[in-house]
Amino acid sequence: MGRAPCCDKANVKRGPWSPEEDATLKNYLKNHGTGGNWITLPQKAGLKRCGKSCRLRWLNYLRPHIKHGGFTDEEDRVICTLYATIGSRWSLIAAQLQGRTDNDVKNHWNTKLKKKFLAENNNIGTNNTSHMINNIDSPQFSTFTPQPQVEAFLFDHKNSPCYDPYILGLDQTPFPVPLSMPLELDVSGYETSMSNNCGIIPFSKEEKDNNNTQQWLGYEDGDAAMLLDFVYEDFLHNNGFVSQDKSSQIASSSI
DNA sequence: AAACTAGTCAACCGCAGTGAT
DNA sequence: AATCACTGCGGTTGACTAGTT
Repeated sequence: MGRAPCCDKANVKRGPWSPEEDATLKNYLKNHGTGGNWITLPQKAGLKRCGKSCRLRWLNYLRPHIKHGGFTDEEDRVICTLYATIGSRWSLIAAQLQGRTDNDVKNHWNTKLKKKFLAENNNIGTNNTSHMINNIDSPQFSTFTPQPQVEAFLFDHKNSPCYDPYILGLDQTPFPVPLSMPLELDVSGYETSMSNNCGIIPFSKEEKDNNNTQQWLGYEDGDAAMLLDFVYEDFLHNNGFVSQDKSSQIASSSI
């Protein structure tokens, strides 16, 4: 027996999204979140679209902080380096680029970078762009370890509305964290927790161990990591590191 | 101006993975 | 263990646009 289709293809609209559909989806997600189920979302939101289509539209275009086009040389370099290392793992590559989606990175690669990359790999070391794939140990790939001033910044801003999960494009329906759930996050050595759907409360492993984590609300690892990224970016911004490239930022922030 | 070609990118498709039952 | 429902991902398609002949 085959899998049931995710939607009735005869009764769903396909093709480009209209501004009205975008507004409907955006508005629904703003007020209700995904409810943890994309399949039933279009019906609830009053959209004649497949749930997968809604999800894709939101993730790739409607979500806040999404950048389109205008890839920088640094972003190109990161893409080429990672492609040389892990291949076409677009979601992983996109995760290294703030505001980029896997689809965007994939399109950029297929239309612009592929030829360049292949040409270079036939000619490594003989031209001036082979640096694109030889920088895997550069600081930007190092794990960022929070320092005391970052820690202070996080606590100072723990209730800031600028970290509202909706604005950051995170799912608005955090789930209760079961006691058994390991909350380890590699990104910074901190775990994150959301309070009242607004703001970020970082807490140390010791704190976590001393608390009943059932009372905390959690996010998927990827979302929490993204949240930390935003907080970290803001920390750098507030401390005057924004004009430098990311590797320099990290070096400069070794406080 | 029309026809053709190449490039771009939004959207779709289908499979793999995962969690629930 | 098997099945189902759903999500996430990478590959691919096709509509659209810009450039060329």
